[in-house]
Amino acid sequence: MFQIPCPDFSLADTLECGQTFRWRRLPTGGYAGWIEGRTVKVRQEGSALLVESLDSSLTPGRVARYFALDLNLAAILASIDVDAQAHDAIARHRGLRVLRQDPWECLASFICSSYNNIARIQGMIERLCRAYGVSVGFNGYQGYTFPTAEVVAVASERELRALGLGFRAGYLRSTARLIAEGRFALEPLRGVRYAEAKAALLHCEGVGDKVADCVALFGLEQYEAFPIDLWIARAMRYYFRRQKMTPKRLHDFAAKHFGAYAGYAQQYLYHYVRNLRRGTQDSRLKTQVKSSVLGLVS
DNA sequence: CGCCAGGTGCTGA
DNA sequence: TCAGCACATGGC
Repeated sequence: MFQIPCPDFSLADTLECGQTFRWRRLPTGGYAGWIEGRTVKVRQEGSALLVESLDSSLTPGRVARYFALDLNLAAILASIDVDAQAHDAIARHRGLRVLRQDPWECLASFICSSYNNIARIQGMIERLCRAYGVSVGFNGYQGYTFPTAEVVAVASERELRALGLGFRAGYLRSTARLIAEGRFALEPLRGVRYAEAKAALLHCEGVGDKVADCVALFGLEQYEAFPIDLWIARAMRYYFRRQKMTPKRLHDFAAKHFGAYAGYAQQYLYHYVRNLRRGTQDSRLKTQVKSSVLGLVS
């Protein structure tokens, strides 16, 4: 057990904003999950992060890196605090940080995310880990590591479908083989320009615009990436009340409007609009707030 | 019990 | 370039 300083940080917003699928909230208020393949429990006490792991190789430095605590969040948020909606999102979820996740786990997870809901994505990934990962026990918590691309690559599509992956089974298998056979490498994409990283990701089957941006942002430190899903498209109606906007035009706008950390803006907006429904008790007010933000009220 | 979900690939204009 | 469509599934 050790603790590290975490100024300007919200563990709950960071782990529950939909960027990661393998953390579970504990009755104690903390979370159990994984960092760089090590199982771990974390809990926030003010501006300190309490970390519990049996694996001594999980150093404070690795944990701080995973949670991106080295980045100057105040500066990032100042750069994207450029309109009223972004301002509200930041005010509501301040401390949310974009994690530095393992790019392969990120890629596989978001291939599974297409045309799907978060609850089921979590279940699918859990079954994938149970079937192909390595069992690890720790202090009353037991789980399975995320399987390597090499292991997933040798699974049959039928076996993957049996885990409930549906039509994504073929995509995942195809992409796993690409990596396992050395025809595609993720790690080098961390150091190249955003456009180049995205173009490379698009060669994977099951990876389109949205998934490529998620992997670039959550796994490759490409903070310009701006994943556009259904919820963000709704949020963007705030800027374009009635115009028809293609995803390409939304991307161009986001890049110009939010700048180098557009990905942070995306994540704050995504978390913000999704939580508007549970934000207030009064359902009438709730509907008003939601409609207003989504640009549905004339 | 219908509706919906962090979309993608394919086809045809 | 872009609209239209099929694709599997289970949580809510």
